[in-house]
Amino acid sequence: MPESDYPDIRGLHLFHEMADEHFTALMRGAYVQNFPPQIELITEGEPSDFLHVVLSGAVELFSHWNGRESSMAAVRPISTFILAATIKDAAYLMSARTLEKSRIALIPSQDVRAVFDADNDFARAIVTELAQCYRSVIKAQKDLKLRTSLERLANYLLRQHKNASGTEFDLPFEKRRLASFLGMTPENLSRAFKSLQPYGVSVTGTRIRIDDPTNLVAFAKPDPLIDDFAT
Amino acid sequence: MPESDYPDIRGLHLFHEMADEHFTALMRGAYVQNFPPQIELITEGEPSDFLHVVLSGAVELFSHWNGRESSMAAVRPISTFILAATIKDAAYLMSARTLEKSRIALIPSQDVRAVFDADNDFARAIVTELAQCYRSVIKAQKDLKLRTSLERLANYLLRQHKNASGTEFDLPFEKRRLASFLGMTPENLSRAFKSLQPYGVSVTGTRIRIDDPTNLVAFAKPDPLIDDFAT
DNA sequence: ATTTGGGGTTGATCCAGATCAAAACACCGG
DNA sequence: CCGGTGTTTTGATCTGGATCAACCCCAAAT
Repeated sequence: MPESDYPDIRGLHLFHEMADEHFTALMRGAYVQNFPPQIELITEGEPSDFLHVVLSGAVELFSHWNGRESSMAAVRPISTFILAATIKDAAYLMSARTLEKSRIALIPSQDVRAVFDADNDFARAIVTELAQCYRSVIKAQKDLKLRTSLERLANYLLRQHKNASGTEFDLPFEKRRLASFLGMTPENLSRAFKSLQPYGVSVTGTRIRIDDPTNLVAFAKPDPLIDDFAT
Repeated sequence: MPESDYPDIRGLHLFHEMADEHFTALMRGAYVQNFPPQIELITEGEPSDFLHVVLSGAVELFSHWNGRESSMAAVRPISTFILAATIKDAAYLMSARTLEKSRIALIPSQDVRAVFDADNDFARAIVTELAQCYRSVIKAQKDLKLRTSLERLANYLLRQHKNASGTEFDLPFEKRRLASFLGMTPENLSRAFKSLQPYGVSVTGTRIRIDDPTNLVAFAKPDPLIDDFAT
């Protein structure tokens, strides 16, 4: 792995506090690869050989059951995925594929576990990271169980809108994936966008404009305990 | 807190490996209380003052949004809940209430965080625990997104059946809660039980009998990546 | 320029599951 | 034993969202 990639990874909370020697030990065993879009990086059920770090591009986590498929989450730079499987030395619960051309660092799980045993700061960072992940999934589950698909879309748009800080923004991926991510069909998503027009949402291709957020907020009723990523 | 309760808590993976002095420090600050059924122990949105340990009885975790309520999980002895909020020093994402008369240990979150900083074995145990919790929620989410309510019920019954190791078992709580837990209405749950009769499921009050598991398995298609608690 | 294929939209229909209403039942406390 | 309260069940109806099918659009390939 080229040393030029070290700083990006070192910059992650997860790797920021650990001892230098441990970090370089991890990096020595790791390697970086460029993947084209639509490549399946890992498959659910397989043993977790590597901790993955998305350096650029984007990765989708998804799952299968009985012939059905569902998008679970999207991972954007710079962050890791399947940390829990790596730590527990257990099988992946989700598959992952690149959404775009992506640069990804692969750190052998064995090494991660070894350093986890040796480096207390790293162990602590993992706690923080896992707690964050856990709470994110709980929020996603509340979103799913307490809201209709229209409400989920409205809140999703508000979350994106907040990050974008402007009146317009682009959807970060195809609508069909967004649909699966939100737990609905593409057809239904299309209709849902139309249903949000009266609340000032206009859609042109992948570009979204929210004229009057207060109007949409009144409908969506966003809740920090579901929609705030930070808390 | 009476010393007679120490062993139960010490027996948990979470507290098993930590130094004696740290354990007793935690216990000194903790206290144990008996609660009647239907008491709201914590409310979502509040700061996490205590790590809770269910010593006996049962606790339901649930959430609200926009006037709706949903059961998220049930906690049975001996285990902890809201560990993530305690560690992150963040607000609870879920509320908790006793389902039955319950004996619960309350450990000040501040103490937990202090010991977390001081005791590396404790920090490691927390990692394992959080990874476990994270993976459980992911499984629950797959269950929700990939299965119909009937399939969720069928798989739930098979999971309970497995634990019970007999042809019959009792539902661990009221049907209305089970319904909410499975993401359906009580009426629908009642009908769902009937729909499973052809697969050898009979219900008498809270008692469930599964005549021929293979029959039900063929319908439910349980998957270790969703239904195995251990993995 | 034409074909080809994949996303996206639209309309028609269908179905799972919610809602509403009422009856049956269980579990109390007096 | 009786009324009272809450849960479960049943039936009727409604609706959110899925499915099916056709069509549009655009981009890449020939």
